Order: sequence, then C-alpha cells, then structure tokens
Amino acid sequence: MYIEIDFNSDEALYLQLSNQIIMGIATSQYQEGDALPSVRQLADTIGINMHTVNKAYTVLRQEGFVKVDRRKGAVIAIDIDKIKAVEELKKEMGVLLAKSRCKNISREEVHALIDEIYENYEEYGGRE
Amino acid sequence: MYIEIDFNSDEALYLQLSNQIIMGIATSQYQEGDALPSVRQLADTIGINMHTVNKAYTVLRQEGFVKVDRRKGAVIAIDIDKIKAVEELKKEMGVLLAKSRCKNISREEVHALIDEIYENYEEYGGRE
DNA sequence: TTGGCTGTTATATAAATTGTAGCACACCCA
DNA sequence: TGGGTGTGCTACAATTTATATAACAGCCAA
Repeated sequence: MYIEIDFNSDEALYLQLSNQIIMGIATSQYQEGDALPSVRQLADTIGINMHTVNKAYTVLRQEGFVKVDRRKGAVIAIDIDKIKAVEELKKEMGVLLAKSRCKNISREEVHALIDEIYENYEEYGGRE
Repeated sequence: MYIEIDFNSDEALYLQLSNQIIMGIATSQYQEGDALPSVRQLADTIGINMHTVNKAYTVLRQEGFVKVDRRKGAVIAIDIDKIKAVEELKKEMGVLLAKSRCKNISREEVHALIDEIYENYEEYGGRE
C-alpha cells in the first residue's frame, strides 16, 4: 500500500501513519490477516525512525486494528467493540459537526459528504 | 454557559475549552456579538491559568469563531470561509469514517447519528 | 548450529508542546 | 486615578514527539 507522509504537517508522524493504515483497512487495501511491513522495513521505506513506526503499530493495536505477533509482525485483526466505537464516534462527531455548523455547512451537505466518502469505499470493493 | 473541564482527560485544557465554546456557538448558547468572559475571569472560574484561557481564545480567533477587542474582550464573530471549512471537514471526516467502518458501523448508522446530533441543535432553537 | 529476521525493551538526546507563574504595558471607562 | 481589559515577555517543569544506539529472546531457513 501507498503510504505518504507529510513532514511539514503539524500532525505527528506516527498519527499520520496509523491513520493512513486505518484508511487502508477501510478501503480494503488491507484485509483481515494481512501482515504489515516490519517496523524496520517500513521505517526504512518511509525514511523515518523505527520507533516512530513502532509507536504507530502500538496505537493500532491499542485501538483494536491489528494484533502483533513476535514472528509474523503486525497483522490486521479487527477487534470489534462496537459500543466503544460508537461512543468514540459520537464524541468526535459532536465537535466536528459543531465546527461545521458554525461555518454554515448544512445537515444535507454533511449527509452528502458521508455518501461521497462511502461511495469511495465501495469503489475499492469492500466490506458490505 | 456551562464549561466543564476534565483534568484527567488526555485532551489539552485549552482544546477542551475552545471545543466547548464552539459547541456552545453551534447550540446557540453563544450568539454573534456575545462577549465571552475575560481571560482572567474565566481562568478564575474554572480554576486554571490565565494564559491557558488566552491560548483557547487565540485558537478560536485563528479558526474564525471570535474577534478580540482590547476593551470588550473576546466577542463571538464567525468568519465564514466555507471552502476552507469544507476542506477541513472532508479530511477529518475521512479518518473518522474509516475508523467507524472498520468497526462495522454502517453508513445508515452514521446518517442516523448526524440527524440525532442536529436535532439536538434545534432543541436549543437555532441557526436554521 | 549459525545468521538473519521479527517485535520488544532500555537508555539517551533534542525539540516542541502544555500548563503554570509572575510581571509589565497600553488601553479604556467610571 | 483606579480597576478592569487583552497582550507581551520571560521563566520553569512536565510531557510529548522523534531520533539514535544497543541489546534481548524468539523463530526459521540455510
């Protein structure tokens, strides 16, 4: 999968990395059971430190997207705790929609954006 | 308005503060032209440092939610740069929906959540 | 068995962020 | 004039971020 890191971004490197991997899972570019590159290999490919990649993997594990095996490395393994996920979504969506509403983005525009993003998922063939 | 700060949260104090004020605007508890408490007063009420409140206000100004007057203090004044706002929304929504999708939250569930949040806005009487 | 790969852990360093603290300034208004 | 306003500055401690080495145990193929 294509990983693109913006060194000028104010977003932490390990967060850019983990977020891109999550989006890779959502678009089915990564599937259950697939192995991610080793921390050293990916660090070398991107040109960042091993520990930064390791931190990204640790975050992915803590949030239930991968399981880490000592010999196989990080393997995609979704732990579906839907209640927790919905709670998280509600909180983050609350702030996001508040900002949007203040900027005169309508409910309909938000719905349209959701559909747009979801159609993009299905373009890759996918989870539903 | 009611401001509630969680000192045990991993979210920075100034971000909790600015986010709550943004949500206050979205729910019409703050309206265009309303003055926020002075940095010293709000700091005293919450029990945090003056500079932390000042940073929250600075963020709000940079993101176009308030204007700061030397004698009136921070006043709600929305600067609507819709193109920028939509761009921001797209990016953040992309990550948020990717996470949700991985956790088997359907498109319909997301739409329902959006409606639920928006209905809560209208409960306060509001911007549309 | 050895060599090389895996994740993991530890220590160290530098830079940036976060929050607190105190002080001073210019401004405005009662 | 006195007291309130935002703002600017310096300073400090704690935490986070990213890098850099180094070492360890586990595994597997040559």
